[in-house]
Amino acid sequence: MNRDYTKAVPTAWKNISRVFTALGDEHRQRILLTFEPGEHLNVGQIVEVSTLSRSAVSHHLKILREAGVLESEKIGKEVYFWLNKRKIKESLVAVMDYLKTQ
Amino acid sequence: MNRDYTKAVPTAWKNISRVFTALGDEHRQRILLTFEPGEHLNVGQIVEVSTLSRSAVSHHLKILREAGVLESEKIGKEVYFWLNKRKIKESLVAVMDYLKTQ
DNA sequence: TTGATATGTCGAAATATTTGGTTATATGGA
DNA sequence: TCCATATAACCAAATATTTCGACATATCAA
Repeated sequence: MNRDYTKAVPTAWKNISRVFTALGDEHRQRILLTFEPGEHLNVGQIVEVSTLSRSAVSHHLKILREAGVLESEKIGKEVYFWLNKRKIKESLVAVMDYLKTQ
Repeated sequence: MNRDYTKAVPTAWKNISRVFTALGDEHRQRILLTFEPGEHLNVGQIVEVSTLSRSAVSHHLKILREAGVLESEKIGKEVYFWLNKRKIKESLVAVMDYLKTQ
């Protein structure tokens, strides 16, 4: 039994924690699945296909961005979002690596 | 822009949703990291290294078991838990596969 | 059968998250 | 500059999750 993690969890796991929280919500999954390969979408487009209000979508986009799952850039009046594949992959690989030691 | 997932998310994603929710909580991460390779731990042992009450630990173990991340078996008075590596891997691979299409 | 032990379940309080209306800020066009 | 638009930030209500003590159940041993 490993007692190292009684009080805290390694930094690496804290970072990926947010990614998993982000991926664990169905509304946020829908948002992610809206992106077609390589596509950049602005907030209005995402709101358009969502059943949620603009501010709720904005909240979920913030969580996804802070988790690093999405990246964003403001172009003119609009803010465009796109998938950060590398970041998602990193988190998945971290857990894969843990499983390999098990 | 993919509009297929406006209202719902594919069944496959619903299943992995619970896995990611399970992995997204720090207390549950601690529990998972307590397991040494191939180890089976009973509830009392997990409570012993936890900062939470027995019923809070029990709650998290239930979430982990329902997500399929842990499996359990009652032996005598004790219930032993262990990692379901296959299940975790399946969920990770599902997202990896999605990323490959992106 | 009685008692001790291990775990699960229930219920209520504490806490956190989600939601959507309102307000603030930034941008670009008239 | 003034106005319309896009988005973010703020706030309070609604909802969900977490927590823990108390109680219930199961198992085993005396």
